[in-house]
Order: sequence, then C-alpha cells, then structure tokens
Amino acid sequence: MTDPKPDTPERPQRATAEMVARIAKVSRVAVSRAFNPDASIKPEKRAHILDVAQTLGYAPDRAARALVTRRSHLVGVIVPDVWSPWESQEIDVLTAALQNEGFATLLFKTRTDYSIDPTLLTYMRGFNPDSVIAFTENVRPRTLTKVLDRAVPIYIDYPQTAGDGYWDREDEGLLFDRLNILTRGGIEQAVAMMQGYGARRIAYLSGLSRSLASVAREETLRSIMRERGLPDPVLFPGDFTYDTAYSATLDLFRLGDGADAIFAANDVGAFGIIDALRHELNLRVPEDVMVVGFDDIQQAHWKSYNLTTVKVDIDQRVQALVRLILRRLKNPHVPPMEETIATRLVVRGTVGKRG
Amino acid sequence: MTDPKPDTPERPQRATAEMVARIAKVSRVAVSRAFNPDASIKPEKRAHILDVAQTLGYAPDRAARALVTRRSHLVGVIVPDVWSPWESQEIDVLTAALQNEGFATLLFKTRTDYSIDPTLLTYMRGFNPDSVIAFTENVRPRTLTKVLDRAVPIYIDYPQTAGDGYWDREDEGLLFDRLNILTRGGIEQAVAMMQGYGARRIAYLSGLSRSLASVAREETLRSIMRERGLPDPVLFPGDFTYDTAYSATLDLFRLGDGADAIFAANDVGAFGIIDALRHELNLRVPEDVMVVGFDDIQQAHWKSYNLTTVKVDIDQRVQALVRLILRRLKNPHVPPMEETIATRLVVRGTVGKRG
DNA sequence: TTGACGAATGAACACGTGTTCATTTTACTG
DNA sequence: CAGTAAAATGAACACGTGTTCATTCGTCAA
Repeated sequence: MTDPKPDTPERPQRATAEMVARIAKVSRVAVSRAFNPDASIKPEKRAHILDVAQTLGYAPDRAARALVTRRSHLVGVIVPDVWSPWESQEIDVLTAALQNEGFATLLFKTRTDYSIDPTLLTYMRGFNPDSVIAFTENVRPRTLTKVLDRAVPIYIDYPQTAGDGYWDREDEGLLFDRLNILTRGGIEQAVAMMQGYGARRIAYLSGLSRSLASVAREETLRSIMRERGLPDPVLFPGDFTYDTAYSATLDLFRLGDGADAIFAANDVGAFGIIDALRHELNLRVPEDVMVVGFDDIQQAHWKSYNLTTVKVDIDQRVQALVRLILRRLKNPHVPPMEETIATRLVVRGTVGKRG
Repeated sequence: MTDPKPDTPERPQRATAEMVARIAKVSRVAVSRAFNPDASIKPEKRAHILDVAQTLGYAPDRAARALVTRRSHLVGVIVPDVWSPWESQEIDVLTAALQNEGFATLLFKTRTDYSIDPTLLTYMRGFNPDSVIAFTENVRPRTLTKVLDRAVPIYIDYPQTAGDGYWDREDEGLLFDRLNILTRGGIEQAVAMMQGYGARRIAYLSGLSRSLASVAREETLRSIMRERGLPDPVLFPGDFTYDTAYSATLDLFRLGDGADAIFAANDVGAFGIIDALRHELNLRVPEDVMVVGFDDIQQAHWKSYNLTTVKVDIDQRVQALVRLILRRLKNPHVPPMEETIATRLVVRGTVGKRG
C-alpha cells in the first residue's frame, strides 16, 4: 500500500527490436530482417545487428511474431501419463528434435483412461500450437481439426488394420497425416522363436480394451499364429500398467489354464507378468513360461528383466514425425501422408529352452 | 505452381473476439471482459457472450493476450532427460497442476551432463515463459535471471548445505525462490535401520560428481553415520544412471573391498546395484548386502526390486512449486521464499536380516 | 556520363487482444 | 421525482513483431 508504485520496473526492461535498432544505428525493420533468413539485407549489416543483439541478449518475441506469422512454433503433445516409460522416452527424443528445428514442446495431460476432456481442446487451442501430436486414440481426428483449425494434427500408433469406419478415412485416401507401426515383422519373429522353443499355448496380455494399438497387436498375433498352425491366443485383459499385468497374470494361472508363453502389449506389462510368475507363482522365465514384450524401452535391458521384446525404433519414429510436421507446416495443402515404422525382435533372456 | 492461390483459406478462419462480438451483438471489448474474471460486466451479458463463444469454439488468442498482458501462461521446464523416471514423474504431476491453473508446460532439453547450452537460454527467452523450473543445478541463478528478465526462476533440489558461495545468496537472505529437500529425516531412518540389522561398512553411490543434490545426500549420510559411531561411508562414483551404477558396483566388489550396505543417490542407481549384486556377483539382497535408494519412483515397488528407499513426496513438492510460482506471478516484488519438503523411509525388501 | 536494373531500405499497416478514460446507463437514496 | 454514486460501456491506444510497397542506393554496361 505504501509502495511507491505497483509497477516499478526494477529489473531492466527486456530488450526489444527497437532498442537493438537504436544501438546498432539501423532501422527496426532491419533488425527484423536480420533475424529472418529469407529477407534481403546486406550481409555485413546483418552480422552487425546480430552482434548487437547478442550482447543485449535479444531474441524476437515469439508471441508478437506468432501474431503476424500465424506460426507459434509450439507443438502440442497430448498424453495421458508423461511418466509412462514409452511415452516419456518418445517425448524426450521428440523434444530434442523439435528444439533443433526451432520448435518447443507444449505438454497437455488427458485423463488416464486415455479419453480427452472436451474442454481440453479449447484450452489447448488458446495456445495456438502449430501442430498437435496425440498419444491417445480416443479422440476422432475430425473433432481435433474442428477445434484446432490452424493446427496440424498427427496421429501415432495408428494401426493399419483399424480403418474400418471408426476412423475418418475418405474413399480416396487419408484425411490426416499418420504414423503407423508395422507390427508384423517383429511379432512374426517373436512367434517363430517361441514356437521354435516349443511353446504352443501362447497368451496375449492386452492393453486398454479400446486401445487401437493393443487391438492391432492382438490381431497381428492371432493371424500369424493361425498361419503357423497354432491355436488362437488366450486373451487376458490388461491396461498397459504393471500392477494390472501382475494381477491379471495371477488370475490367468490360478483361475485359468495358464500358458506356455505370454506376449504382452507393452514392456511394462511384460515386467508385471515376469514378476508375478517369478515372485508369486514360483515359475521360471523362460524355462516354465516365456515372455515377450513390445516397445523395447530402456528398462527392458535391466538385468532383472532382460526382456526379449519387439523393438520400435524411437529415433526412426521421431524423425518421421518431425518430417511430417515440417512438411505440412511448409505447405498446409499437400495431401495427407502416412509413414510406417518397421519392428524387429530384440533377443534377450525371456524366451528360451523349456524345462 | 498452377495452384490458384498459395494462401487459399480453405478451412474456416479461426474465431476471433471480433466475430463473437458481431454475432452476440455486443462490442469487442465486451467479449474481452467476458473472458476476464475481474472485469465488470453484467452477468447475463457475460453468460450470453460465453455461450456464443462456446458454439464458435472461441478462446482468446494467448499470443495476442501475452503481448499486452506480459503473461504467456507458459512455464518453462529445463531438464536433461525427460524419460528419467523421477523427472518424468514430477513433470507429469506438475503439468496436471499447472493445467489446472491455466498454465501449460513448455519443455526444453539440456545436454545430458546437466550443463546448459548458453544459447538455450536465449532460445527459451523467445517463448517468454512466465516462470522457469530448472531440473539442473549447473546454471547460476543470476545467469538465468539475466537472460530471462521477465521470467520467475525457481530452483529445485537445492541442498541446504550448499549455500557456501557457489550459489548467489545475499547476506540478508535469498535472491530467488527455492524448493529444498530435507534429506535428513529419511536418511536417518535408513541408517538406523541398516545399522539395526548389523551393517557397518556402508557405501554411498553418488550421482553426477558436480550435482549438488548428490553432494547434499552424501554429506547428510556421512554426518549421520558419524553421529552413530559408524566409519565414514565408502564413496564410489555414479551418475544417476543404471548402467554406471551396475559397473561401479562390480568395481566396488571386485577391485575394492565391497560393503555391508549401499546407499544410492537415486532409485535407478539402486536398481543397477541390485542387479549387479544378484546377477553378476551372486550376492543376495538384503542377506549379503543391503540396498537403499532415494526418490521412491513408481518402479521401486516392482517386485524384482521391491526397494527400500527414501521417499520424496512428489505431490507435496509440486504443490509447493505451484504455490511459489503463483505467488511470485501475482506479485513479482515479494521477497524470495524457500520451501522445504520432508523425506521419510519407505520400507520394502532390500534392507533386512543378514546372513 | 547516362541509363537501367536489381538490391537494399524505411514508412505504414496488420495481427488479436487487454486496458485506460471519458461517457452513458443503472440502481439506490432521500 | 430528483439527485447521486456505482456500474457498465465503447473509442482509442498499446503490445512487439512481420510484411507490403513505394522509394532510394549501388552496380555495371553502353
């Protein structure tokens, strides 16, 4: 109350293009051009301006720039759980790649059941992301584009087998850019290896029931097993989490008929399975039950698990993602494109000789 | 080249306050007021405007708003590894809390050796974060404030014992808001328990050598052990990662003299220790060697590790963080404040009877 | 030297919003 | 009903930048 002024600018004002111009003895427009690679300005003049800007710690205000450019250089990432190993590893690599291209990652959390609060989209819209990457499938692309008109939505984990009406697919092609996982390669190797070691009753621990990623893996698994003359996989329900996988495994072996081998929808689930088998059911892995995961997260090589798993190459995925984003940002009118990442089996210690 | 126009506005223009005003038959200023809780506007008028805005999917453009308000509602988070379990779990909770308050998390990655690229600060500055949370200590607060003049920097993992000159501390108090961990409580319980089970030679696996968090834990450990008449802890160097912990443990037992118990600077390091002991050195945990971690990350309760560890309550930390941020944003001139989070031991299975 | 042409320059405008301030309307008191 | 204070309104300006367009500068050939 007795303060002299509520808004006393004690700290030095942030450097602005105007200030740089004044000190460098040039016009403000020249400063703008110095920071815009395509603008025409005499090289030595640009160098001088950048030099002055450097000493002043000046960088163009992205808010002001966004206002006129219509480019925020922000990429929104929608994710249920940041701490989930696979997602966090992908966000890590993605953030590095985006940072390299002059973008920054903007994080938004959805409910953990992978559903999106409708108000979240409007909320997100206020930040004007140039692109949106949804780590969840429970929002229809059309809904996204309706709200985020200026943003470029990209969907990942989009299974190839799930185009049957649920998703917006026009007759002549795609409506949106997509990034797919070609699950077949890795799963085929996994089944071959398990079968080679004598597994016949193979169970599948699913992810969240409505998850398209989980469904795609399940269908691929079943189709491969049929081709190889194996009985259909025993299905038991998970939700991508350790705890659920743990108790589901107990149910499978105590209430159900067990299995020779288990294929999990993701690595974390596989960890839950392994721990339930070893520490609660007194079964050996792989001698009594083989386990295969999906993702190949960092933790998969930890010695306690040493998990044989289907690897999805994160670097490849992120490169493809960034490629898609930049392509569409450069020209919003190019037709939607779809990139596909292959998978392969990483052999460690959870598949092996029986007995 | 033959395209009609490069800028054809095919998709509907994003709704603006102007459009809302026109449809709702009010002035644009009224729309602004409707979205500003403190502004004075007739309640039914506001309701009507918000209603129209709702159907148009309108939300105020934060870039434009930031330009005049000087508030971007962005909180920058500087972190070396997003996927690192502890960091990703804290980012997860923090993002949820910030989202709840109308802010969004902006992610920036530093080099993995925890050092900050000087250009990153200028880069970050362009985005005008209202506040910056640094998950790394290798940047001096003063450097940060120099570049991010408008932002409110907050430091976490700031050890209480490390105020000796390295950090900017004025005689009369703090220069910046801080969040501390009171390591003593949890470590004291851990040492007492290990000693109770007969451990005498206790080793400390450090984090990154220059990490203040690691140094603080080490000093607290040593001081407690001295008070209890134990010999100084054997120090062996880690860097918070699994792999380094693993090989460092092999060195400790093959080249060095081993230990009765090991206290790790973080949980992930403890996992590496446990796996090296069990799977490579054929030692039992806790019967041959006890292990205690620090953090209590989600993975600590996984049955393969079942780690006894010093818990830092993430929810408490995030609540304190958000409190600090909002407080300073509300009034940038309040004196810096320091909050401290207590720790406590979570007892699981890696400390127990010897033999 | 003149002419012409491309490169470089700066004035003015636009982006979408919050805020100030003078003005008008509403509500309440006597 | 008159009078007054409080509440609500709208015009104009500001925020910091990119961009357009008419103008000026520089260069080189004739």
